[in-house]
Order: sequence, then structure tokens, then C-alpha cells
Amino acid sequence: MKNTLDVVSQQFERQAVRIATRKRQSHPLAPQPNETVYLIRKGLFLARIPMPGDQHHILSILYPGDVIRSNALRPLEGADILTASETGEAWRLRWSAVEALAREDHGLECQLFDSMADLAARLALHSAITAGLTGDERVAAMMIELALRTGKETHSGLTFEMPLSRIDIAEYLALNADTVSRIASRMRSNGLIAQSSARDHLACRSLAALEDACPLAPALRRLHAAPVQPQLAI
Amino acid sequence: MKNTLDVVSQQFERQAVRIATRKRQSHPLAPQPNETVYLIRKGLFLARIPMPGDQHHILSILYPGDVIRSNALRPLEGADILTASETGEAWRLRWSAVEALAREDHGLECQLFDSMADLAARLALHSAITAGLTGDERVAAMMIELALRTGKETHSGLTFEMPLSRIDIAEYLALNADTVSRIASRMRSNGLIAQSSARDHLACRSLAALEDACPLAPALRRLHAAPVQPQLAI
DNA sequence: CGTAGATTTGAGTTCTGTCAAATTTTGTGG
DNA sequence: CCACAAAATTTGACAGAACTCAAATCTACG
Repeated sequence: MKNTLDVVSQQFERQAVRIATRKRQSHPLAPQPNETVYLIRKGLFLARIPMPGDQHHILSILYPGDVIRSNALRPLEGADILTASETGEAWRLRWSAVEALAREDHGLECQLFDSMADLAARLALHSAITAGLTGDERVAAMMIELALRTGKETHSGLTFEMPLSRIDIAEYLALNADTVSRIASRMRSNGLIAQSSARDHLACRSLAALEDACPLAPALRRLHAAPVQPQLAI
Repeated sequence: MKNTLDVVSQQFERQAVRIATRKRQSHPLAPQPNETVYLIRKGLFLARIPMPGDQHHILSILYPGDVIRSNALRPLEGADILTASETGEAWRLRWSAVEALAREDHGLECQLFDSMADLAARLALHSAITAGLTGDERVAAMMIELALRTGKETHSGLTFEMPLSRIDIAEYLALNADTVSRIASRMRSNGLIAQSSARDHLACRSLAALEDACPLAPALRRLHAAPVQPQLAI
């Protein structure tokens, strides 16, 4: 996982429209023409697509530093990104402008290529998780992802953000919301997770125990474990 | 869907290692370092990852013109591409070489960006299909994809390639092989599909009827319907 | 023509989805 | 700070879709 935030932000600073968002605010990912790019600056976002019958499917959780180009979700009409955290910040750009910058700056070009490969890797892993694992394993996978991305050591163990509702989790993991609830209850009674003092947060006694509950934990670790914490460059 | 084959092939001609493959031949997608890129030239390939318990998950069917960079499947150890057709041809390159060429040739750079967005779009749609649709709808989705990509009008209807075994289909659609068999039998008795004279081919009376059986058919059409047939440039 | 491998199909099981009722949490105003 | 209403979550009972296992059938190929 490369941290694109530092490298990319400086180049984009002039071209970008800054957007401060509140929880549950949606921003469209319109396909071409007028293709847009979002750079996530702060907070967690969800990349969503509408599904038949008033449902959604959440393709990925987006973290600060992620760059998403609307063409990457092109065939899926109505795709958007949704703020999951209480507040977030994203920068909106035109793809044409991003591309022009990339042509001038080789470092930026590399970061964009890597960032797009990273999105593909994330989608691939997510596909493997929802396609090949049981409900319990999928929920464990999501907890591991959020623990690796946002976890902090506290007195009650590794505490991490859980800004998704039961319905969000269900749409992310291709499960039913009731089933998610059942699985979470089971994990609570097994001692795998515990309610944190802070709202929207969970705590886990031992990340290793969570990882034991998910066969794809090594892949999650390779993708989400950050060698360094992202630093806001501007 | 942009046709990258023409544009990309000419640039890559000197750098590429040409590989002629037979059915079921596997080529590794090794992660960095020594990152590789494959350009599909002829035949259908499957992008696979190993799953716990001797299974595989097929992430995508690859068609001529597709470019796949091993980093796009980075966290998933053991990923490979598998020849699905009787014979195929792929070109293997170093990512560093591809990137160097892209820096010199703006058209190539655009094609690479679009090709990577296309892969992401394919993974996203596939994720939506396996996550949100019933078994019957998933099988219909795969038939629509192959019909749009390889279909040809014949006296017995639209005939298309079906180079995947039951197990391949199951691994692509996140179903059990037995279930795939049951669904295919049902579609045959409903007249949706018929065995073609040629082996490894199926025929469908009406693509519209297939599309009625799959809620995500419009997205499949947007992604896979080719405005022009790919032309081999070299 | 016979064998090895793949596919089909049946019977029974399991996991997840559906629906509804009970409970908890959240937000608002006194 | 408390009370209340609205929303979200939990949980039980049941139904249904898909999985597992095994036997029968078909196909490819020597």
C-alpha cells in the first residue's frame, strides 16, 4: 500500500475543488464525458453502486490517500461515494486535468498507476472474500481491515473505527443485515470483539484471534497494513 | 470498452516475450519485485487466485487486448492467468519497460490508464454480480458476457464460445459446480440455451431472453459490447 | 471397445434470507 | 438532566437457496 496522499496532494492543490462532507453525504461518480476523480483527504468513504430492488452494493471502503476515477466504475450507473465517518474531506478533479499533470510529473504518474493497481487489488480481494468465505469469515475480514487501517492500542485492546451501520456492513459483505447482527452477537459472546467506549468504535482483544477466524487474513495484512501512518502534506 | 490491442501492440512489439499457450496452461502473476505485465493477444484467459482448501476463485475472464499488471492482484499470493481456449497467445513484459514506454508516448499512457480503469470496472461489475444476484442470474450474466464478447450469428441463433468447464464456471460465479450443472440444465429445458454443434460453444435463441434473466444485463452490455471487432495490428 | 475423467442428478443437510416482535439506541424538546 | 418518539438493532421462528455426498451417466481418447 503506497501512501499517495503526500505525493498527490501537492500536485493537485491548485486544480482541486475541496469538499467538506458530513456523514451519509453522497457524491456522484459520473461516467464519461466530464469524468471526475476524487482524492480522499480525511475520513472513511464507501464506494457504492445501486443494485436492483432499492439495494446497494458497497464495492470498497476508501481511505485517506485513495484516488478514484469515475471511469473505474463506468458500466455501473448511479455509482457514488458516500461519507461513512462523521465528517470527511475529499478533493474533486477532472480526469483531463489529472492526466495533464501526470504527463509533466513522472512521480505523479507512477503514483496514479500504483493507486489504480491498488484499487484493482482491493476489488479483487473483496471479490475473493465475498465469493469464497462464510458469513463469519467475511465479518472477521472486515474487522481486520478496519483494525489494520484505523486501529489504535488502548487499555481495552486494539480499538478501531466502525463507521458502518449493520446495513452498510451487509451491503459490503453480501450478507443480510439480520445475519450480520447475528454474527456480530456471536463474535461478542466469543470475546472476539467488544463494544468500545467511543461510539462508532469497536475493540478487539487480540488481532491474532481475529486473523485466525479469517482464511484470507494474510492477504488483508499485505494490502492494508500501513508501513507508515499517512501524513497530511498541506 | 477501448480496444487497446492495436495501440498497445505496436509499442510493445520489441520489448515483449511472445508466449504461445495451450489450454489450461498457467502463467504466474508474480508481485513486485520483478513485476510482470501480460498483454492478451489471442484466446480467452482466466485471472485466478488460489483460495483456502485447494480451490480457486476466478476474478475475471481476459480477452484479446486486455493488459494485466501483476501488482493489480498484489496481495493475493499465487495469482496466475490460465489459458481457457484451446490455444492462446500472450505477450509478457516488465512493468518498468511498459512504464518507460508510456512516458514517451502519450497515446500509450492514456491506453494504459483506460485499460486499468477497465479492469477495475470489470472487477466491480463481477463483484456486484456474485454478491447481489441469485445463482440463475449469475449464470445468465456469464452467458451474456461471453455472447457479447464472442457471439456470432449462425443458423441456430447466436453462437458463442464457452471454454470454461463446470468447475471454472463455479469458481467464476461463486457457486458450487453441481449447482452450475443444475442451473444449466434448467436453462436448456427452458430453451434459453442449446448445445452448439461445435464443442466448447453454446447457442442462444435470443440474447434478449437471456438479458431478461439477468438484472445487471444493461451494465454487462455497457462493459462488454464492442463497437468494433478487435483487429490484430501486427 | 474400454477406461479415466467429467458431468448430471437425487436425497438430505446447512447456512443464510425473510418476516415480525421485542429491545436498545439516538435525537429532540421540555 | 430527564422523558419521549423515532430509528436502528437484536433475536426467534420459519422458509428457501445452495452445498455436500454419492450414484449414475455421459464423453473423450487411447
